[in-house]
Amino acid sequence: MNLPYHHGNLREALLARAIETLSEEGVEHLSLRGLARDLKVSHAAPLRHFPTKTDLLNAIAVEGVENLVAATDTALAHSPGPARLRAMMLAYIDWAMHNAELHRVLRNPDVMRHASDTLAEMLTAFANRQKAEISRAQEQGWRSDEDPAVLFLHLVSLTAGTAIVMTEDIYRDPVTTPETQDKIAASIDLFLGQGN
Amino acid sequence: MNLPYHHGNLREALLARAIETLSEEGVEHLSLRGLARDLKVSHAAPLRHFPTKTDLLNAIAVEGVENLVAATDTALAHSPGPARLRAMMLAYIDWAMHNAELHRVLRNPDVMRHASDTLAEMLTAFANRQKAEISRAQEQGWRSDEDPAVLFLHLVSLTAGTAIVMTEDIYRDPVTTPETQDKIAASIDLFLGQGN
DNA sequence: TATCGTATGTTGACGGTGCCTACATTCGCC
DNA sequence: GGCGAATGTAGGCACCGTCAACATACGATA
Repeated sequence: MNLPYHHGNLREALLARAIETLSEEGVEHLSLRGLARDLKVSHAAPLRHFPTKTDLLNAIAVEGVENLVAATDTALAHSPGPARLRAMMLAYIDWAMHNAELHRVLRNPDVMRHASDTLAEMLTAFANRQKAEISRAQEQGWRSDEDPAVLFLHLVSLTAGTAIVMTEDIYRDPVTTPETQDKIAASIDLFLGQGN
Repeated sequence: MNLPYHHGNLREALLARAIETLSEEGVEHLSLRGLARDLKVSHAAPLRHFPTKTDLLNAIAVEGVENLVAATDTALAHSPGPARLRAMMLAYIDWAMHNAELHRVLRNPDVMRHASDTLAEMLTAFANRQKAEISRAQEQGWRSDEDPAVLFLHLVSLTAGTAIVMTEDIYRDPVTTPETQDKIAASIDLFLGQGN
């Protein structure tokens, strides 16, 4: 049983294996040659699909955002009016905590420096969605006298910040208690539960 | 004019040049051999002072935290009672925006994975300081019925989150307006200006 | 069905990296 | 003044990303 000259769907296999490796060893130990080795393919084969390591990370980022958007979708689909903002924020945090390495790739400076148009568009679409939910909530009386731009900055900072605090070691509280999820929800409610 | 065999204070020179390079080109383009080249020293000389690249990043992180603590000190020194929390949070954000690459090094997973005791102690000391300020504010009536742990999580998430949102490209708002500083302060006040 | 351009994969090379070992020089202390 | 420890050098190893030259397979077109 010798391998065929052509892999068949090397691009997808690379992406899948890359995401796998990512969550096992982190982005620092991700290498094109290592992936090639894993997939029993020559060391330069990946370059046919991702001319540059940054291109691979970019494609991973696209999958990550798709994933995040999907999580947001289902969270919003099951949430009635007043709870939508909370559901959206908790969905982000939950996704980021379960996909910490993907979230890290999104924040990788090199990725955004050479971001594809697709990725950039997905990100602004996601931001617009958050803004839409904010204005919807404001129309229903929540913090209706507040500057929407300030609310947007606050919401993004708080969600991303909470996700990062929960996944990056520097912020890890030495006295971590078991009821972390409750604390997260309570923290979010400090923002959501008032000002209407 | 031939160079002396011994550099004299290579360790300090390495740290200084590393931090310089860091803010110019980012952590991805920082290399021990590159530093050695810059300082006209053999490629393996840096290893005498930092046996591993991670050790160098660790030392940089220590300098970064010292820097951050100093910024917090002066901010708190000039702030009367009620404004202390605000001053502390804005000092963090301001420092992080002016030292984005240092802030990134702090968040580097490898750095914390092999953090020196010194670094770990500095970080918990800093966290304890934030907690002390929170309880001081609570004693003076601010959100006095709230769980201190929740307030701490919220404060850290919001400050770190805002700093990251302002410095990482993924979060960069396509419709950025000039009055960013005002928005930051207003966002912080959404947390601080209520609940007492 | 034969052909030919293109997509995909292979091989080998180049310069870069972190890190190791063996050796050289200088410093500081007895 | 001498000697051990601290510091620097030289060379090499294995890995990395990337490039160029070459090989094979696929798919459309004649």
